[in-house]
Amino acid sequence: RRESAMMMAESLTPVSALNLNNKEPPQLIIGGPQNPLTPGLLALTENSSDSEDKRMGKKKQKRRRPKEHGEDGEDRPREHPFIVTEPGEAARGKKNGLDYLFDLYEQCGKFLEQVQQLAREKGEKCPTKVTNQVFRHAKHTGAGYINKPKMRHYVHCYALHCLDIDQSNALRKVYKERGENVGAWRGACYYPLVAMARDNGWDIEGLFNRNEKLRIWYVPTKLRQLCHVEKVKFGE
Amino acid sequence: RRESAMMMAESLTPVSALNLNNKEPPQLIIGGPQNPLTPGLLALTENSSDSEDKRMGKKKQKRRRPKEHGEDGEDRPREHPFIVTEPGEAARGKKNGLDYLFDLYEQCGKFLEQVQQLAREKGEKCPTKVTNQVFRHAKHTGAGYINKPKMRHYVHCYALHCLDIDQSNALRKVYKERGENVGAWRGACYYPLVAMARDNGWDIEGLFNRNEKLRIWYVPTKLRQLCHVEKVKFGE
DNA sequence: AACCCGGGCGACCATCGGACGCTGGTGCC
DNA sequence: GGCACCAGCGTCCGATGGTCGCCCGGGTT
Repeated sequence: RRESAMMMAESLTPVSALNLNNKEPPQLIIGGPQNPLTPGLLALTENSSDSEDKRMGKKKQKRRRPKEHGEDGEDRPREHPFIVTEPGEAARGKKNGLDYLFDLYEQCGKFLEQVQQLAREKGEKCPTKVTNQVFRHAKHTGAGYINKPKMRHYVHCYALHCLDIDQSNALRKVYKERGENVGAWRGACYYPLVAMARDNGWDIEGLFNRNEKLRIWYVPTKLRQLCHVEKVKFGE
Repeated sequence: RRESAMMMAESLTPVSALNLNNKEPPQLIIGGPQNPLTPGLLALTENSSDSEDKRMGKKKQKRRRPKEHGEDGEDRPREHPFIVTEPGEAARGKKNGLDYLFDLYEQCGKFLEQVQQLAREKGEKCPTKVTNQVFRHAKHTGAGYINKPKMRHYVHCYALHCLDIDQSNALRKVYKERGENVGAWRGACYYPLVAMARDNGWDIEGLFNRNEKLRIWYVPTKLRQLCHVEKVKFGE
């Protein structure tokens, strides 16, 4: 029975590491923690910053120089943070909504097409994905509000939006009503995707590539890893 | 009329820059120089080492440290140079034949498959091309005679072998009989490929990707550039 | 034995994909 | 106004794709 893929997500074993800033109601969060986590998955946590220097050969990054203020050129004020909004809903206050977030991905697609066109004209290597070059092009073309870390951060959210708009919309609605922050919503987006991957023989790469809009985005490491642990846990 | 693609190659405007160590008989070399070269193409020459620091932002490489001899581990003697051989012909003397060269490409394909299998089992990113990782794997698995610069150097020769075995064989035969060195044969391999690209709407990338064996190899920069100048010169 | 041609491949480089964690905007009290 | 939260994104990093040119093997004289 396949009425709501969201339902299916519940049959997955979620990983609490995903539940950043662990708020309480574990039962009700879609795809939220219900089982004890797979130990190996702790290392999966992106941005965890928890235990001491995690993996061998991965030293901590250096402290950044504090941005000598007023140095020279016109430093853009940072974008307003995202909040969880329902489809069509405008964000209140100094916030951006999720429709805007997804539109950024569409814009990147347009920028990629421009870069591809230019590459073809000049007989250069033609990128099939959104690469550094595309982000650079976007910035130089005036879309200074687009940047790599941000876009990469929410790729899987956009993936859900592309692959199952109904489920994506429903998830937004639930998280908005519950007053969850963006981080929580973002974390929840993983589970429906893992369920979809399972229904596709655990081939997320293929899931991405088969979708017109998604094809141009790299599969996020964490999503691939999540699919892998689920697959190992339950066999194919 | 399409009897011998080699014939078609003659209608292309060849680039003398390709004709490394310019020997004489321009008329008879398949795809050899007949017209004055396109000026812009001089910059195309791979390994040209001619004029002063060519492009901005591309500084000359540093001099290599002279390999402190007898440092430690078992330095492999370098492979015997390739000579132009006909299909099935064994190389005489301390040389390797072209059948062996092409076999190296097949071996790399096998190594790629092993790397892909391992990646899939570990849930890691799965390469579709012969990457550094594949060369590393080959080396560690005992195929120390495989290395990146060599394989990349002859990719287009292997491409011709894959895409038109008859023409490839014929070219080998001609160059062997004429006593040409490997460099000359290698240079000549470009032209039939450019002709094929033309017949495919100048899409070499697609030409590579459509072929089972070739798909895993990056299109060499020089080949892409050659196709580009030809296309611009004669319009699509 | 001496020479020199030519090509194998070690090593270099710009740039890439990827990620961390500081900074400061923002809403709440 | 002050504070605490949290997420935007500047910046770093190991590894990649790509190539140059040094060094020396090898045939010739």
